[in-house]
Amino acid sequence: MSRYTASEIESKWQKAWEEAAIFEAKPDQDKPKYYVLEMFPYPSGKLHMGHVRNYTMGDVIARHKLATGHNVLHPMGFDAFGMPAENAAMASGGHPKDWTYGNIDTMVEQMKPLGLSLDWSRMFATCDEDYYGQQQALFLDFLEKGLVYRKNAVVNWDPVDMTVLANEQVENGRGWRSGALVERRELTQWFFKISDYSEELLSALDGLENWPAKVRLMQENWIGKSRGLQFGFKRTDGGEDITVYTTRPDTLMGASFVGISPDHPIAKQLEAESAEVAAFVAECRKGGTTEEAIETGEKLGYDTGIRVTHPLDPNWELPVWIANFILMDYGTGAIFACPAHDQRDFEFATKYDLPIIPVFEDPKAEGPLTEAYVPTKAEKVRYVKGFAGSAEQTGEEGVNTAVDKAEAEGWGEGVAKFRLRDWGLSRQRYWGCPIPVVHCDDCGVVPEKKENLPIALPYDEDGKPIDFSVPGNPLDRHPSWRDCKCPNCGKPAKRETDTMDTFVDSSWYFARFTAPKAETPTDLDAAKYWMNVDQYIGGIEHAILHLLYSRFFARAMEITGHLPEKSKEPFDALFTQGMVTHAIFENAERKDANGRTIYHYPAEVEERDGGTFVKETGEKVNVIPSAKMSKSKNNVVDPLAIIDAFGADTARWFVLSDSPPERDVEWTASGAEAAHKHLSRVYRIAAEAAAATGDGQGDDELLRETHKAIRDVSAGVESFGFNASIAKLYGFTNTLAKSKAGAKAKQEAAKVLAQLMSPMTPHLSEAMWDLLGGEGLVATAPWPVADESLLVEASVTLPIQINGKRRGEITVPKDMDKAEVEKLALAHEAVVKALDGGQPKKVIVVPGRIVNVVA
RNA sequence: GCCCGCGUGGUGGAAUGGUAGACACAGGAGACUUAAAAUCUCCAGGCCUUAGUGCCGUGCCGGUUCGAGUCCGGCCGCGGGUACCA
Repeated sequence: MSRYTASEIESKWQKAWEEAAIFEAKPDQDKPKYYVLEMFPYPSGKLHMGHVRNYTMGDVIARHKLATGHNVLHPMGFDAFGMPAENAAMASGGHPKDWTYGNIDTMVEQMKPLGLSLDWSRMFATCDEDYYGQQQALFLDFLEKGLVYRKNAVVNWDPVDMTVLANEQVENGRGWRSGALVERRELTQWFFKISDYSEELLSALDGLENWPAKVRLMQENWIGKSRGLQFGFKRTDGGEDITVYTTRPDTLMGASFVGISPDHPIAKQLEAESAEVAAFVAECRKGGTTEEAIETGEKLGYDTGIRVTHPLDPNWELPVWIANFILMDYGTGAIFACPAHDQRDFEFATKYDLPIIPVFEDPKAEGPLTEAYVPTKAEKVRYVKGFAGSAEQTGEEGVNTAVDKAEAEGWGEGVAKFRLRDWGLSRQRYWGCPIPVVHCDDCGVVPEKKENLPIALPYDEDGKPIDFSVPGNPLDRHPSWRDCKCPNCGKPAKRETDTMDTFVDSSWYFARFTAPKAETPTDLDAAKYWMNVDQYIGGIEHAILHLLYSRFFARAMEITGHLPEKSKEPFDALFTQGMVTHAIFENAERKDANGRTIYHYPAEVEERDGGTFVKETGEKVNVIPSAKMSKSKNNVVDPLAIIDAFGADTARWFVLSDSPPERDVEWTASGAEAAHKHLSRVYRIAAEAAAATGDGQGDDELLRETHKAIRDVSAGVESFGFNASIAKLYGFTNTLAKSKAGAKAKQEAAKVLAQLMSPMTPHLSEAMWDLLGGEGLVATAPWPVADESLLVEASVTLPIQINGKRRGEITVPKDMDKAEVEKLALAHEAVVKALDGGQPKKVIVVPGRIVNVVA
């Protein structure tokens, strides 16, 4: 009998699929279309287990849909712009383009053996001139519709390297290469007007029923709609009013001071006038630009000397402070602080000795405040300085009362604000899509003409490869690329040297897949046929930015005529898989030459003497469990080793089994071998069934078990319960192995087993199908349907509980009525004993489930 | 800091508010074999000098319920996001 040899089977059937071209997607009006998409990878050059898990899940869906009669689009590409390529060029020479395309070749080579049902003919990379040229065309169309504009924004600035840093390049407030303290600096940059769509992006979330609730909630919080009061504080020096926005106007009588952002116009004016203010503002601008850095950094304040009057009491003066934790981007960049009811204001007031005036009290509590009292808006509190007398109100009611009063008296108005800021897309980098505009001394900022697209990245500089060892953006110092003619007046002009955020690249690739070679960004007919993405699969780490930006882009593309109306929400269903995690191994004894932590690969370390050590040097290693697999942390497991040893089906089976798809999975090497053993066993069982002859017993029972397996495995596949499907397949395999049924019955059951396994282990299933005389390819054979009449059970076993604890069980006919079941239960030995002749207080009978006797 | 998620045996995990630990990994015992590998069968949450089907048990504390891993409140721990990583 032939043995299971994965390498032979897998190459044989991959070739068969390719020859039959069954995964090439062509529009077909006679079949329902199904577009399944996994988030495309960054071409790091190394396929890791997270990729394998992600693509295998998508492949299970795609293959199941193919078998259930759908016309499936299942494409793959690469999110190929971005900093790692430039970092690599800086670290070890070479060119980002060569590095990236080399990695893409490597990754395609690593992916092909997995046997994914991908339409490779549609593959592209976002760094293809063809792709980013179309992206430039989109940019120009957006510009024309007013969806793009320029304004100032802050970036992380490294004063030693004289370059902009990404947040990840800022470590503890210092530049990762230079070690210099990072500053916030303002540059003029391009922005997408995503904030115009705040309300729509928020309300449309309700329609995304097949998205995880947690992703919708995360986006809702991110968009951050709030209702509040906007009003002006009058300056005692006669200057222009300071407009503030507050979500808690009910605390206005507890106001202690007015705070403005260091980037507020008043602060900027003072900065120009006073060296002291300039020094303070400069201090505020030290540190990174991330929300986290600003929130967790030390709270700093500076009393400007400006005084304002309280809107409800002209004799009440409040000081105006510049505070480093106030963001210019949110609200009006100015607040009033009520330290009694805001923890941050409380700390600030305590530090700078400002008054703390309670507005309301906890109806249940007493004593002076030692920290801010911050009840939720739904909680009832007793107002002592509110707007509705001393009534007990919820915060919500208090806010409404305050807004009503302000509007009635005409000194303020209720407004809605959003946390969502416009999307800054400018990056001061080389390896990205050039922003297709020209700066002309006479005409200003001029869009490139579409016929001049693509504005391609220059590969050389004066005939030599671009030098990435010099700090700064190579495009900035590339005269022959930078110098151009104004598309408007024809005079000498200069190109924009900023490139686009890589999130732009990934915000429309799903649309490009529907017509990857079109000479416009999309082909509307193809988009109408294939869109929307029926099932999108990717990591939860993309829950906010990528998915929100794509939703915005789909709307912008609809407005500019590149997508149909129905594609405003481009992803009908979303599934967020968990991450594949793995322990990190940190060298505990030394750092690298730049003082940074050294991370070791799993293969480089060993466990001994109760510790973990580097094999070669014997250095001690700190083990940090369950961290996201990340290239920079060197905790990436190589799936190719498993494929080499056991074959792709084993790797696929293994990543789907055990862990539920939405949960993180900690990678451990053990288990892959066991998966392989199981697949070998399945192959052997199929081979035995194929060779079997004669009659047996229990054909009907095997048939019933087969149909149960069809029902349960199908349900698992349809609901992303792949681990549940696999558990059922184990069970069904055991049943088949032990069955005494006749040859014909066993062969039919084994064929069903091959079909049910085919989305997960497609090669093995083809081999089994072939062995058992199945017609054609199992990949295209119609998916089996469970016969309901075979699934009905005649009797059911009910547990009997006494006071909620299991004390026995009874087996009764499935349809026995409740009274009859109760009678039987009360006659049960354990119940009789427990009642000891008395009457039960209560008997609960849940048909088909349980009986609980309360004694 | 803020937002989101997760926490069940030695391990991965199962369980529409209804028998906690399905299915598997690692482990143990046995069968087959000259032997090994492979394969097959069985055992397996913890506790106890009472081995009962007894008590305890789903991160911790409390609540709702006839009944809570599941729902609610409060903690603790871990992970993700935090707008220039992708």
